[in-house]
Amino acid sequence: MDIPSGSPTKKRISESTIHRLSRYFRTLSLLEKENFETVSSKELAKREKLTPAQVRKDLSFFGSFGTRGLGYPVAELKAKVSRILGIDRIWRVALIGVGNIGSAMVSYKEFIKQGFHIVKLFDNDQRKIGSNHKGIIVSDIKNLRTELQDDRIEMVIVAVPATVAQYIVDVVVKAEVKAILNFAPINLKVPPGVHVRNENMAMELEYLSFAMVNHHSPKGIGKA
Amino acid sequence: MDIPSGSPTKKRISESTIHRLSRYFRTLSLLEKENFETVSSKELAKREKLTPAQVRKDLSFFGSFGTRGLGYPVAELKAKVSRILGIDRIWRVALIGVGNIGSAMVSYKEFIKQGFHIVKLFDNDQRKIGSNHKGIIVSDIKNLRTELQDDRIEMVIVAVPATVAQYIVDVVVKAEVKAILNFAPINLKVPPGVHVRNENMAMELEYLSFAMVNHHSPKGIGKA
DNA sequence: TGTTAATTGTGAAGCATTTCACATGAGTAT
DNA sequence: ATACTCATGTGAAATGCTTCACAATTAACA
Ligand SMILES: NC(=O)c1ccc[n+]([C@@H]2O[C@H](COP(=O)([O-])OP(=O)(O)OC[C@H]3O[C@@H](n4cnc5c(N)ncnc54)[C@H](O)[C@@H]3O)[C@@H](O)[C@H]2O)c1
Ligand SMILES: NC(=O)c1ccc[n+]([C@@H]2O[C@H](COP(=O)([O-])OP(=O)(O)OC[C@H]3O[C@@H](n4cnc5c(N)ncnc54)[C@H](O)[C@@H]3O)[C@@H](O)[C@H]2O)c1
Repeated sequence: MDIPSGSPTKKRISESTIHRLSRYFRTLSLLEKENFETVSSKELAKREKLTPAQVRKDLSFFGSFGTRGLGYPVAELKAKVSRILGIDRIWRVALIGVGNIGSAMVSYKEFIKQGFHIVKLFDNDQRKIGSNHKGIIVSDIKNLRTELQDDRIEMVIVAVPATVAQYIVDVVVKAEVKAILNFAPINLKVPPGVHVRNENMAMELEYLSFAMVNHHSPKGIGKA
Repeated sequence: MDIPSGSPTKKRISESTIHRLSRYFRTLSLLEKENFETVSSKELAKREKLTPAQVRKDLSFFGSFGTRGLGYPVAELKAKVSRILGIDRIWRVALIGVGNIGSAMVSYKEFIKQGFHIVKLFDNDQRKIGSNHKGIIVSDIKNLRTELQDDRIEMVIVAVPATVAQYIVDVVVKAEVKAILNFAPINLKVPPGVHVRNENMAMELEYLSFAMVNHHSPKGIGKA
């Protein structure tokens, strides 16, 4: 009935499962707004273009959240998923490189709703240092290490040119930050225990390009 | 020796393989700059943190590009990979929604180097329509369908608010565009044959969050 | 309170992807 | 020419992920 909380399920959870949990979370938020009390794996699957079995299996890695014959309680499941993802808390995030991408990220209000609080900005451009972006003063990159530590930053977003990204990340690692979202198109080297996710838009365009030249069309589309 | 071009290899190529091809391409460009003539699967694997077998298997789906005992000719392989990905040509791209993210994308010079030419911008904001972004005049969204067709646009980048993204995409689909890079955090509905890739930064932050709370650390990292 | 309808949770089966391991072939040196 | 080395290309094994199928369980209702 209860999951022994002392020894959390030590199965290896796949990257795909985690990504799907993110999607369930988004859909559950929507369902909540639409005043659904419960939702079945079937409905959830339909909205996410998955199979009901996939939904149930994903959730089952973390516990039994549903009621047979009824489905899952929306609000409760949403809370559980947010707990699993670790977004039931506030994360202190710093953004490094207040350029095109960096500015876009700071302006984005959805992150804060999900608990990602960008509380520091860094740049090396004298014209940017000291300026105010959405209420945050841009710090000098020179003080990166000390300020990351003093402000207990837990995650950083790296939006600097590729040429300096590794150098910046080395400092970030020294400041004991363990999570990095990287926009620079390079393979960052970090010690074990430091998590890196890459956001690579060129790669997605290339995927589209591949799909097009292979006209991967699931069923004939071409006109006669 | 030659691949029968009449019946292209009809194996299903996995998404991961395509993404790795993108990475090989980037690394091969680098190797070319470093004046490497040839590269072994071992070296390529080392740079990408993969196994040599993985590299060879990926490439083998498309042909035999290497020389036993020697490795792969860098320049030639790069050309082959770019051919496979379909980036040995120019893609005409339109960007819809010249806001924070949209502006960042237009300013990014690397896309053009890879053959992705952003040649049209659309917005519905009167202050933006008619303005000049990197040499491109922002068009009125009202003319989306006709201008996409008249300008023979092949891909679009959707960077509008989530609330209007589906509506915009419906028009894009009517204009016979078959590839969409979407930044709005929603599940777009498109007919078969239209390719959609989602760029979802919140999802990557959530992945980092999950990794942190599960301190997935491969080997003990914590201090004593 | 018993019967029916619905939907979960989960082993096992079915696929897909990755890794292994080695025969094969190309280049090199003698 | 012949032997030797090196690294590819690829079936086969191993691993991982998704789907199936059904027993178990609950809600609803007669
Ligand atoms: N703009 C895009 O659409 C896009 C797309 C894909 C990838 N990227 C990648 O994202 C990164 C940022 O791109 P961008 O377009 O925002 O570039 P940008 O030049 O607009 O911004 C980079 C910022 O980093 C700052 N910077 C440079 N060196 C620094 C240093 N040593 N320390 C601290 N700050 C420093 C610059 O002052 C600038 O503000 C790049 O690596 C780029 O390749 C950008
Ligand atoms: N900024 C970020 O860091 C970020 C991060 C993740 C996701 N996103 C997503 O990317 C999208 C764009 O975000 P943004 O921050 O650039 O928003 P933004 O508000 O800065 O830009 C949106 C642009 O779309 C235009 N627009 C609105 N309605 C339109 C319509 N009907 N037709 C044409 N244009 C229209 C607006 O005028 C504006 O220029 C959103 O869906 C957002 O959720 C943004």
